[in-house]
Amino acid sequence: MQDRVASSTPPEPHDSQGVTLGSKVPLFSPLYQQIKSLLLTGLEKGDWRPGEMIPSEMELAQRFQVSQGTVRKAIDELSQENLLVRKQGKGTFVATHSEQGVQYRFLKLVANPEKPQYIGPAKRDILWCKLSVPSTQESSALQLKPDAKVWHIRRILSFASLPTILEDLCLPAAAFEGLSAQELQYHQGPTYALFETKYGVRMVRAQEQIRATLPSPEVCQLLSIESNVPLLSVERTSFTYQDVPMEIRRALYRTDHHHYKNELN
Amino acid sequence: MQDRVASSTPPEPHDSQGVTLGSKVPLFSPLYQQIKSLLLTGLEKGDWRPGEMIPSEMELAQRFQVSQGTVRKAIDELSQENLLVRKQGKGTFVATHSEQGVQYRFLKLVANPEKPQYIGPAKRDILWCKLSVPSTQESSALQLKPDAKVWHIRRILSFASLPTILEDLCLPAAAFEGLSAQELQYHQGPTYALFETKYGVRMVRAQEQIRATLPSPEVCQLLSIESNVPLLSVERTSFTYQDVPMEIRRALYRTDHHHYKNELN
DNA sequence: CAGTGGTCTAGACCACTGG
DNA sequence: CAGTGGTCTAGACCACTGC
Repeated sequence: MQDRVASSTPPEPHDSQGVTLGSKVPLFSPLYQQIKSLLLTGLEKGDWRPGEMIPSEMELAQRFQVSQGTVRKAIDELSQENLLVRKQGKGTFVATHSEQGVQYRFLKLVANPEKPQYIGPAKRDILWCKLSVPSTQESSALQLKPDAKVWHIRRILSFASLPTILEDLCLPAAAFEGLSAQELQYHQGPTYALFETKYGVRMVRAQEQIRATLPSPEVCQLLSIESNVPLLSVERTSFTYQDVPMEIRRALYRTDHHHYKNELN
Repeated sequence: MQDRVASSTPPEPHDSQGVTLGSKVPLFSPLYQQIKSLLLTGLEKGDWRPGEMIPSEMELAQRFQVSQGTVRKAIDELSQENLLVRKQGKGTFVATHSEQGVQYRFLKLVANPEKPQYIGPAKRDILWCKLSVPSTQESSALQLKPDAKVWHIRRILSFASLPTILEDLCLPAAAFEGLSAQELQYHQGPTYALFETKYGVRMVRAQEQIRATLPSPEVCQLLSIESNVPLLSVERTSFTYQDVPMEIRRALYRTDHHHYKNELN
């Protein structure tokens, strides 16, 4: 079998006879990986929008001239990475931050079992939303060009009318042209869903660094807490396709009525 | 195809003609799921010990009278759940907490980037290790019989000679007969590896609840910190096979030189 | 009913490991 | 070299969805 796939960044075809002389990097990639990156490219280009159905396995198999099983394996991996969602009998759909089973996919804060106050209907309060010059740390974390600007957004999330999260977002201005406090305040659903629909930015994965801190006087006032209430500091970097960082989010969580829940495997 | 698998808890065979009258529970399970639970049973019974190689896919296929692909899919899931580890050209092995790529599979605390002090060689100090009566909370979390006892263990972990973690373990005494502070102090490798080799208890997954707290006077002394140093409170429940809880671990982490690192997908 | 994803098979060949 | 897991195929049939 040849390289049946007209890949834009063509990996070595399946039947590579690449010399194996101490080269550590594999000179070939399996067919299903090639299919996977074609699908990824399509997702990135927006061939199929979040929530839409992608072509059936059979059709993709014909289009790429491979067997259904090979397409299947590619889709398997993509759906395991939460980029696609399979629905038996219906089709395979582009994952989205809206209308997804969990309301907030990246928010691991849940109410303590004692008081089962549902975390769902969070109240948002946008404190500011302004264009500014990134700090050097922000600039490097977001891999910005020297003169690029960023949005700085501060907001408070309240659960059961209790101010619980103070969040500072930092977004590359180039990708979020025309953002406003209005929009951030009044849009429906998760903020990541707004990013998808309005700005075409889909956050695919994220990583968080968690520490314990005490609030500054300013934070005390904003969250209506005493200065001796310890808070969870959660610094998140979110990534789009190709592992491009597109958001920094520094948050402080109250953990007297909630906790950060994590599953380990 | 019939139920080819002499399953101990036999699910409906593949070609179930079960009436589909509003029953929500699926009356059949795929063949590969049956294979998977057979393998799980074998792992639980100790047919293959941690680190050992299980039979090859071909042999299992013959043994269970299914195709290699079906065995493969079962093994795929088990290795994705970190119960098995595939090694191309060598075989498939029972996962273990020793000699696994990561030294501490469940410990998400890593050194801050500023000071790249490697977290590897942790010093352990066992403060106590005693048999006692569980609290009602512990008893219910570990699903203990009314009169069952537990081990209570307290220890301090130091990284780069800095006391960083104060940990209280709670283990069901029945499963860890003959445990001692000596053993906990002087064994090689992760404590979870000791549990595997000496007591045949393999922790398969865990969940953690994380909060921010301030140290009690006692904790201040134990960790040599001031009372205004906020700590991460990490409450972990670890599970063996069949989702049986086998450990409660309440820990306090210093987060001035380290942080809890989490990946979100 | 047609169309989708989900399971299963049998067989071929490839890549990696170790003796 | 033989033995292992990894990839790929072509075809069959099943289960679920919605018209």
